[in-house]
Amino acid sequence: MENNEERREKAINALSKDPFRIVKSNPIINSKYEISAVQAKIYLLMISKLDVSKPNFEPLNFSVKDFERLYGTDTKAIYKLISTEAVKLMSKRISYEDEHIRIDTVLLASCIYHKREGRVTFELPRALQPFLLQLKQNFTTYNLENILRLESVYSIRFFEFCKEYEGLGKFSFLVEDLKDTFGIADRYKNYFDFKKYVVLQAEKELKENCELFFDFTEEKQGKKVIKLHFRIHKNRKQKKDGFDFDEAEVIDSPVEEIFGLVKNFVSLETVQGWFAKLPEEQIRIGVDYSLEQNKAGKVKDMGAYLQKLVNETSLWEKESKKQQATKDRKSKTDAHKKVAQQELFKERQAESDKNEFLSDYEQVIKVFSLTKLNTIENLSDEVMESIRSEQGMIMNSIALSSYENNTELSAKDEFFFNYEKGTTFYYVVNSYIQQKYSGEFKLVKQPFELKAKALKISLP
DNA sequence: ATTCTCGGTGGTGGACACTG
DNA sequence: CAGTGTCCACCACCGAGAAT
Repeated sequence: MENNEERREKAINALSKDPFRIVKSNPIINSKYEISAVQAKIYLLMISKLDVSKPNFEPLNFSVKDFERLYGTDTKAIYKLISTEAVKLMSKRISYEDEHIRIDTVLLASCIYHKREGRVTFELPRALQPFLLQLKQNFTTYNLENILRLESVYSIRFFEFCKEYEGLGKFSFLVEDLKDTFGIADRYKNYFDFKKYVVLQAEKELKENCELFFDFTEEKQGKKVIKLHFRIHKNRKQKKDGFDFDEAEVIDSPVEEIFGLVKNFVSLETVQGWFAKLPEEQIRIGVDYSLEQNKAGKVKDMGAYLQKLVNETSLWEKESKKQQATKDRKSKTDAHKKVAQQELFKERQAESDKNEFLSDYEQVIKVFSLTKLNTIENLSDEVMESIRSEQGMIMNSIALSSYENNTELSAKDEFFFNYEKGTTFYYVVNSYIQQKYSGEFKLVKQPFELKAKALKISLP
């Protein structure tokens, strides 16, 4: 007979491990900590590898390659990056307080570096366990992909807020509280700086990269901005499925976009004319420059000025030469990053497919078991008796020991109450049903076996 | 008078090139 | 290949003027 422990393990894994998914309790999202974007990404990669079904943290093993793929730089740099950033993470304090509890801990408990193996083992502090494992309520999940291309750590945190309050569609913060939560209470004494580098920056990055983004309004007390009200929006640019980085994601056509900027000065036909004969980049540079000059009050006839500047090749050449060197360097690393991320996601996608398949299979098993259970006359007596009679089976005794007698329920309801808890009892009962109706179960299992073979996994 | 806005500036750290 | 220098972008801050 198949090993029950193994079977339980696999089933739980199938249900709980989505390789892209970050699961965080809301208190940890709202708690105070200050961290850099690189550190946040390393940390979130760690969290995405957690098996959230386990009651305790287990050491998290990473190959340096995991990070290499993520960052797209060479191995040497990654070694240095991980060791320095992990050390910093170990000194980063995180604190949370509500009416019941106050917790102070660090983000990372230990980092063991296996020399010449290209392997790192991380351990998270125990105090964080209740916030990251076996979460039943008050938690937020999101896809790692959303935050990978965010440059600012505040963007990552804003995205988490958007996810947390997605259901409400909005959220608010006192400016001081927000700064406090980000661990920057003593910085940005100038409100506009905070707005510029924290809020507006995050607004921009989320809009460009995430499935959710926000806009916000300011609430003033006198002249002072004291509170910010955020509204959450679903992004039209959101990716459909998977992680196709190459797919073009254009909201407006370039013609519409440029026309939107200059519609007060020239006609749509004029803009279309530009696009027919000039490179897009030249048009953009000319328009940007003209708008700047106009804003500075240096232009008398904006229509004529636009025509002149957009058609001005030298302006474009000058500007593009200036930008080229920077662009080249940036695109080189960006391309490298992109390829690396694609690889990582492909790999994780395969892993996700497997888990989805196992999860489907688990669902079918449950339906099969429930259908059969409902046909058994004296359910409780028959099944419980059989579980009890299997002397020496560890799983059976665990199942029985966790069985809760509830005097308010009928025997049958009590049975289903314990079954639905999804603990060991659930797996033992399923196993009983599968044996009792082994002929039928074989037929149910058959179609899955083929696909399991293709995915190179064995069915529980 | 207070607070916001915005251009300007210095510090910092990463990427890259150069050198021994 | 490690160490050093240079460049550049970004961040945080500052101060003058605008707005209220």
